[in-house]
Amino acid sequence: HPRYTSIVMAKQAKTAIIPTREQDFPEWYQQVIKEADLAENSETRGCMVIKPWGYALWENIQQQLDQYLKQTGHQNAYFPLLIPIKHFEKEAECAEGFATECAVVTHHRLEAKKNDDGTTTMTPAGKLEEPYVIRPTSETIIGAAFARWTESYRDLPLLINQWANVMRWEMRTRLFLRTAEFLWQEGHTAHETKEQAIKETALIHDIYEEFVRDHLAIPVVPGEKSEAERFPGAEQTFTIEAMVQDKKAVQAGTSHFLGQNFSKAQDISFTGRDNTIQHAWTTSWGVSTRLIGTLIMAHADDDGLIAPPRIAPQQVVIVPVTPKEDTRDAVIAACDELAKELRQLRFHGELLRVHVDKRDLNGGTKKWEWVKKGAPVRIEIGPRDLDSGKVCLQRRDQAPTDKAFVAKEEFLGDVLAILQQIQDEILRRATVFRDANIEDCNDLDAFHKHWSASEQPGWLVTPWAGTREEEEELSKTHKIAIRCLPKGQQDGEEAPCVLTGKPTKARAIWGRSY
RNA sequence: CGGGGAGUAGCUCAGCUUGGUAGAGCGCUGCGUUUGGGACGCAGAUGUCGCAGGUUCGAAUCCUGUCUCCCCGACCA
Repeated sequence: HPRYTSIVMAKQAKTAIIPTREQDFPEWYQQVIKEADLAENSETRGCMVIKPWGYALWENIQQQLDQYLKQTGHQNAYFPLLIPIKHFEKEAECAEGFATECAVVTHHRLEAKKNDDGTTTMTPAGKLEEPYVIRPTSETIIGAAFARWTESYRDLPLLINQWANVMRWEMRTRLFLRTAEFLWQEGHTAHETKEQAIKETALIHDIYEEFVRDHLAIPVVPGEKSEAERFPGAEQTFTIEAMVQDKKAVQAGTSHFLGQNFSKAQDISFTGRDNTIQHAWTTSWGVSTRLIGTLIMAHADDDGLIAPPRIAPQQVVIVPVTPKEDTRDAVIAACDELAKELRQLRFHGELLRVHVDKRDLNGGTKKWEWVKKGAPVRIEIGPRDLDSGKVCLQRRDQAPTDKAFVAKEEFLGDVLAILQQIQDEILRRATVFRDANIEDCNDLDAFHKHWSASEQPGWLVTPWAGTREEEEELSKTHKIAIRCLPKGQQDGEEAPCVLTGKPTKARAIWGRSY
């Protein structure tokens, strides 16, 4: 990046990503995505092309989270992309929440017109009697199906998940973090009792927290959203909030208790045990490709992405070093042999993902590509190693210059432990960072002062008993929001609310967000 | 919708004020030297200068119209 080159030169610093996080965080984020070859902007406004290395991250997230959902009794299903507009008229609150960002399909045909200059103009034709909305979320159409499927309490619970794309016509987009079209899973469940639905919401909230922590190595703060930040139509929204390296918050997943609001609007009713007609209690919950954006912002450094081993597209990348033609075949054979042995090992139950990079490129070029892509373990094997029986081991949680020559057999014995060490280490770093940037605040002056700091401020935990209006006023003033009312901190010691002074046992976490 | 900016090679952009054969860097292809910290030399390929009109002997350059994109706001459950 020409703007930053001179700065870097002056400092004698050499980083793979220019600018660095410190110089320009948003630009750094975009460069990491580009250099790691994760995704690019497409010609379709606000939409991205997810490239193989980025899509593999999503596939691994998908596959691993899917296990959690299936093991807790959920089943996958698929519903249409296009939703009849009448569904949006039934459930006013949720529909209004999304109304301003809905893409609408109004025609079902194109008419070709030949122009004089030989070109063709396509015009929409065949206007639909009733337009379709491209799903911004599927509550309405899944609710309609639930209404058909639910007759007796014996039909409940319905525990449905779908992996799908949705579209929200956002004003401003950012790769992975907010795109007009994105991939996600959306769970929708219906239950006989309120207690069961609340339990489901909490179960998913816990699964999200555990999954993101143990698989993506991102420590989150779980909690409940305040009224102002709640999903429209929900009675309660639970969230996991991640802190990324510029100390902003990312809402990484949400689980909603919808009460009977949706079931009443859509008539999801059943005959109960007491032979009366009742409305079901419903939930919905989701995580999206935003997790990948969160992952980048949480873990990547000035040399590019650091992929947590559990979801890394390739966990071990082997780079043959072939300076001489006469040893080339032997070196490549040794690399293939090592890859073959590694691929028989299992990391968290999955066969190891191992790649041998045989491209005819400069060794340094290849090495730095894999650094930027964040492959957890890099192995170099050259002619010298053939004789010594060693391999050159490099880890993405260590400096790119760090290397260790270890016996091949030793490496084969240690590789699973090394991958787990890397997984643990990046979680540890992210946890230290998060905890260093959350502080308690009981004083209103200090609270105001905190948000006007020149450096991006971290999060504040305050006693809170304010109203929705009071929260929104504070939010507007400082461009902040209550990220959540953190779990396990809502029934603590009584303290005066930071704004109103009213005694409260509840705490709120405040921060700036993406 | 308000304010600002930009459309020229795959990418980033110069050239436009003052009209005269279409340019650079990176990337790409080939050959050679290289390869364990991001290589180098030589040779080569690549364009409807967003689109449509106009002025002119001649337009990337001047004029008019039009489309698109980007940035700052508003928006983002």
